[in-house]
Amino acid sequence: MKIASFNINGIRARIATLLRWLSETKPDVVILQEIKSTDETFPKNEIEQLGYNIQTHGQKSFNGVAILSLFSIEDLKTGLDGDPEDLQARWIEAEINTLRICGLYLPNGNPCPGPKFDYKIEWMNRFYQRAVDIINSEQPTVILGDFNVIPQREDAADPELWTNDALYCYETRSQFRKLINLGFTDALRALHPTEKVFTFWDYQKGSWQKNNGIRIDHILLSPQASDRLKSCQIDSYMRGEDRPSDHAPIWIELNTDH
DNA sequence: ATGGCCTAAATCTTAGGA
Repeated sequence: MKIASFNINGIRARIATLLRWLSETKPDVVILQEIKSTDETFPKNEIEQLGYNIQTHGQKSFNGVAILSLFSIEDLKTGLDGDPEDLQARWIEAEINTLRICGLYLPNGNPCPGPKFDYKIEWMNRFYQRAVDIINSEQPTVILGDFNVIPQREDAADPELWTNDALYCYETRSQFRKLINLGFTDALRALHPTEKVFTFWDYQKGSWQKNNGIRIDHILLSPQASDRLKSCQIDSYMRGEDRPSDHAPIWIELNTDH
């Protein structure tokens, strides 16, 4: 079973790219982030023609997440508990082929410090509460998406550039480490412990050409899902296509449960 | 030279991204 995450940076600007990638790589499940679309304006038809079921959690202009799945999508939930005032569309989860699959678009948090950074940390606290429940459930669970977290020095081409940034500062990395310490496995690092690999390259300053990237899109596995991990790859070539997203897709393959 | 972009929405610029 192949499960992917792709920050698409505007679904309507990227639909042709997405359809080509889906046809070529045939993931079973995809979590999209930054669809920048409401549920009404999401281009469902073209994607459905490739056999995908679709659930979206969108808003106008910004943010927004979606699930595409060749399997049926059951028990859909959107949004994190803990703050009824928070209307930003950043969390979607469902039951798919006996797995729980959680997709997220974690707040950027810049500038740091400031109210946006406070929102990021509060969001991560609410995410942590959900993660505790997931661990306690003992259900095989995959949590994937754009975390806006550079976990370690080796996850940036030039870590010095990020020292005081909301993606890399101590408090952000501590919050991410807390999730790992609950028992989640970082799929990429489990299989590629020291490779310099990235999922994001800024549109500016020739970052792609210089390979000045960062690894901020992650796939976390609960213990029961981690036991089934077969492969994890980043489709970096997608960043070199015409009119690319600034993120590349990351995906895993899980062995079928027996 | 120490810059260089992109999307969506509402205009002919701005907010937001990372």
